[in-house]
Amino acid sequence: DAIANALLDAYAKCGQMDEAWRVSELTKKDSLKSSSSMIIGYVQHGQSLMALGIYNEILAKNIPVDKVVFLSVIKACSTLGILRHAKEIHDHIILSGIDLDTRIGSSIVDMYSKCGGLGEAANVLNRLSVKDAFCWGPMIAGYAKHGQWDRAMHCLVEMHQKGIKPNDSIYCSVLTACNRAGAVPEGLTLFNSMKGKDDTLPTIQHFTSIVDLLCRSGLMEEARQLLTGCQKFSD
RNA sequence: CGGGAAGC
Repeated sequence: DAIANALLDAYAKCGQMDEAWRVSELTKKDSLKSSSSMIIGYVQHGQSLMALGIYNEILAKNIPVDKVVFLSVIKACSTLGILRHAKEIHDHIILSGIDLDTRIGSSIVDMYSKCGGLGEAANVLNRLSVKDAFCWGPMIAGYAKHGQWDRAMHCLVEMHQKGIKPNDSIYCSVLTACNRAGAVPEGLTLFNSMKGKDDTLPTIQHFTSIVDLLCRSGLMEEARQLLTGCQKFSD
């Protein structure tokens, strides 16, 4: 039975959904495990509507949904980007009474963020009792995408206040936010604060971003100096 | 070994 589920999961991840279906006929017992595998499979291969279909089947059978199924459905909604669906799933999660740990919580923030519901995302984030960098990440990325770099920066400040260390990806998001806004001083300050505050070493991606920002603003010389200070990256 | 984020 464990083998059947592993096989189904493998087929789903390879996008062989017809084969996955065939295996699922054999594993009715672990329907939640096989369902979440199917949902993830559809999502990863651009068929999120099919994924929602599986979720609806579970609902129709009145089977209690567990965390992992919710997580996979959340992912489906994130890729669809339809706010109405996102709210619906969020309601289901609240009604189900499962506790919002950082994994489910960060996924809900991500879902709202990707559906353009930045206000909803912020609400969810605020109400999480435990937040890690994975919860702030999608919020910051959402602000970045919508040109609200000041809010993205504010999130960083809040993270520091709460003692949560931002990671590479988060700095990357905020830097690209500055990039879009042409916010040179803010971008530079941020870039320099990476080492000092969090002893996070800037990766090649951060260098690319800050150099891009400087060049777009016509500050070729500053960009050149940054690069010569870091010959390690030949790109 | 059914589960979470960014840029390019």
